[in-house]
Amino acid sequence: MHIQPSFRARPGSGTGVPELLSAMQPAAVSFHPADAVIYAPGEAAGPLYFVEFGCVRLLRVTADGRRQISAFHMAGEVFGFEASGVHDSFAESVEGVGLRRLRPANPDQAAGTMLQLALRNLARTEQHLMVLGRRSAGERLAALLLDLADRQESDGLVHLPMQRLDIADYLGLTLETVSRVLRTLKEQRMIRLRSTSDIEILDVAALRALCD
Amino acid sequence: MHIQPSFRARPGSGTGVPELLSAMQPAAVSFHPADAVIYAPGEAAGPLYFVEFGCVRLLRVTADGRRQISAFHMAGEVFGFEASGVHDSFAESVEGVGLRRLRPANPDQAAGTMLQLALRNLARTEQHLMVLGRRSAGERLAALLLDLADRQESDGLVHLPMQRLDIADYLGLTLETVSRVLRTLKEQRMIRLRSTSDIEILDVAALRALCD
DNA sequence: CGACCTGTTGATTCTGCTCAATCAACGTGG
DNA sequence: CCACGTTGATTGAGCAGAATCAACAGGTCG
Repeated sequence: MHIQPSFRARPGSGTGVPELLSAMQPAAVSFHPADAVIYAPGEAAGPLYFVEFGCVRLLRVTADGRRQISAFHMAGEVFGFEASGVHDSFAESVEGVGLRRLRPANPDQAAGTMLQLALRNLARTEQHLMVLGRRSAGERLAALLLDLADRQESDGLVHLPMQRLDIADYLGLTLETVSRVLRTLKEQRMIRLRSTSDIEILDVAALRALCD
Repeated sequence: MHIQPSFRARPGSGTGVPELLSAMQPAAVSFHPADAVIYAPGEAAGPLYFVEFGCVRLLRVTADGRRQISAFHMAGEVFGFEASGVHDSFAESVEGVGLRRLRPANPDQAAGTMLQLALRNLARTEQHLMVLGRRSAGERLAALLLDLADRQESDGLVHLPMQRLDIADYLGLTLETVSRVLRTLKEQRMIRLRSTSDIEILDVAALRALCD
């Protein structure tokens, strides 16, 4: 894993990402091994982060230890937005991850692209609210698998970079339930488990029917 | 209810709202009676909306009719952000509501303030993810009551502009559960129900302990 | 090999949902 | 003024889905 000097166009990440970066003084790629803390609540916010490769999780923890992952960010995406000057969440690497800090030279000039990126994250988060508030366990897993399939341009093969506990904490479930639901989806011939972290989607229509 | 020519400073709405408005060509106040649709999914997005008075709900509905309210917006707040050019949610009035359309003359110039407002909504939504994903029914109600108490500057008296079904669809519960939990909080002497829509907070510390 | 970590599976419990009845507040019309 | 219908809120009984507690399997690494 080493520094990649150019920005790669990423599938499924929408438009406008490459061009925005030139205006935002991207720093060199920094590497973070798995489960490293990139920032923590209370730390000063400011620079954004562009994911060069790997996967990052954003999460909050309650006083009694319950975790909620608000988002995973994959290659080509940008995170680190905060309304106040201080981070509210943890950002941690899921697997080894390469990041570029973005430090806009002229904040006013970059505000337009930052707004676009922030709105994309807002839309994703609002969508996730529906999943957590109104979806059954099976529907939640289906939504995650389709979302990942969409963000990777895999034809029918989805890679899960995160492990079961992270999936559970993202979907508001327990890891046991995640495991059981995956088995159920498998028994219904909707998916096939190549390995614990590689899932083959056998029936996209059926999965899509589960989440609308 | 009639047009109010000046912008009122609102408690709990944070900073920067009044000054932003002058840069955004606010239109005259339009009035919407209760349960009116302000915009619907599929409609072209563009202008933002400033809430002059009243309360608005943002919501999505699944194919089989399950509702999830992603946010309530009260006087002094701004909503209507969309990543694409098209709305994903319904915006509806909860009670009679007065709105001003904001149509930035120069989008680049307004991007900075729009970014601030969007980030505020993003932070709120991420916070709500934790509530829906990891909180019990009692904790969810406590969080809502404290949030409303904070946004109104009521000392101990919270007004609920929305009815039980809306509360339930915001918190990912059923209206029966909302009713039952309110009774439990009442029996525990944490709140008192002046009427169905006016709640007196008797023990802030206890409520706060429920949500951290 | 054995310790450890992750994931799977099973048995049981419990929180919140579903279905349903009741109640209070309100408006309308006889 | 009162009978009636409507709407929102409350309460109860039974149920279901997911959590909890617990055991076990497979892989990896020392």
